[in-house]
Amino acid sequence: MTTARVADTRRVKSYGQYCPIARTSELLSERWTPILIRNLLAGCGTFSELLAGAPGISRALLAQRLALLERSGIVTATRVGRRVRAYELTEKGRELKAITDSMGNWGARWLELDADDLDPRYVLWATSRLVALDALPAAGLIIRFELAEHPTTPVWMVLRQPVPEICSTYPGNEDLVVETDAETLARWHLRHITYEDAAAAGRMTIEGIDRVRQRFLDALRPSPFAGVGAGPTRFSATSSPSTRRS
Amino acid sequence: MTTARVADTRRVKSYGQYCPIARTSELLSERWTPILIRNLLAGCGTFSELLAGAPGISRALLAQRLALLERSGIVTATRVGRRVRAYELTEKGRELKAITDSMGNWGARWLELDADDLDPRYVLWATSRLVALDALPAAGLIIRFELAEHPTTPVWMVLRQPVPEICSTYPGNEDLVVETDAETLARWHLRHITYEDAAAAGRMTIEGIDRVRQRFLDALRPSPFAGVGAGPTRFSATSSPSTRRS
DNA sequence: CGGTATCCCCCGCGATACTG
DNA sequence: CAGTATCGCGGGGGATACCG
Repeated sequence: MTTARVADTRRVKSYGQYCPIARTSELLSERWTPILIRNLLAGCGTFSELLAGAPGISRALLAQRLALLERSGIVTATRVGRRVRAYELTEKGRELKAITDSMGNWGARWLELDADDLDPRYVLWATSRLVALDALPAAGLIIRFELAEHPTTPVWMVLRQPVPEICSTYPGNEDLVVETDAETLARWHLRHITYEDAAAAGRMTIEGIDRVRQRFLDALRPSPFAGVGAGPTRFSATSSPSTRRS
Repeated sequence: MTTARVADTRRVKSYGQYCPIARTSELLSERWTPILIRNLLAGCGTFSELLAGAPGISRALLAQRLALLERSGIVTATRVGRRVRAYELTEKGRELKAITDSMGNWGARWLELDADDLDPRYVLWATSRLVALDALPAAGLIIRFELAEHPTTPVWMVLRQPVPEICSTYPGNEDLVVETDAETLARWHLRHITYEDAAAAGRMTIEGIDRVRQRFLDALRPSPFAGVGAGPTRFSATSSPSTRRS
């Protein structure tokens, strides 16, 4: 009774195999779960952060997955005062890092980068997450991104403690303007290319005060799996975003 | 044209994320794929072997998965003469072992053994796969298994080169008769319990010539993930199979 | 902000039958 | 044996609206 728990005690269809690989894969095979684990390991702690780091997931499904992870003892949800929650991995959850690490290394070594994998929303989010905020000016940094994928709709990245954010409305004075495309950003993170090569190829420009730009470039760390595979230095697309002028 | 490839160029719904963890998880999230990878790593080489090692998968789906793995460069299918195929992992496929290993270790360390995970078909198959065939008498061994789950239908295990097999029809002279249940076998493989403890608890009996039984016990290796977690030595079920007499 | 509640579509996959 | 072909359903999950 008492607002009967309708659904949600559902478990993914079991393989019926006691093998630890089989049982673990049941957990990690659920859609979005590996993404959420990765983001929790990367320090995401609130519902909103997890939502932003998994573009395309619905609120309903995110809540459902978090409930499952909590029931599984992988995550703890702490109610701070009233309503505000923070999610944190348990030891059981943190030890999943060995799995995501091996998956990342294998993927970086063996998988090609497909056009389907370049959702600009995620690329921008990942970019913001790769910035060492404490290596920036104390006031933070506001950067306008203009991606070739969306020529008409710029996006702003607000790099400020405690958590960077992406927004589509002008948030205030811009320190830098970056013009590029999703593939270039991704390959930059993965260290398939350097900023200099991308700039020389006309695939990325960063406008702003030289010192500020340098500060940003210095603060942007590579992806944890950068340099694992010998990624191609050639681009797959043919058009250059630099042919477009804003 | 030419018997148009109807379906099958389907790719699992992408996350749209260039992150290597995300891309790898797309591959390994497909149902049965981790199971097949595990069995290929364990030396399964033919369609039939893979079918037997994944009880519940349909022929159609197995063929589809193998085609996908072949297209992905994880497996090579060699046509020997006409029609007979053998599957083998490529280097790309073999390197997936780091992932399945970490999954197995985590699962053994952190997951409870659920009743849903004790499909007798898989437990028996796994048992046969854990036997070092070259540690047996040259003629091999035939063992009848009587599991508490199926009191009326015995199953025979034919332990013989090149590949052990499970069959439900009398295959010839039995060397041993094992009476137990699926959970006991699973926990035995995982080294949650010893044979002696299981026997003392009345959960497992092996009838036959002493020397032959000892030969079998010596040839049965533990699961690769045995002893990782401190699994419980207590059983979950309450009834003992030894109360039943054949 | 941090979730629920509902609806409904789609397709993954299990079942079954057929083939060379 | 080693697959193909076809059908039908179940439910996972995306979309949308609502709530405290």
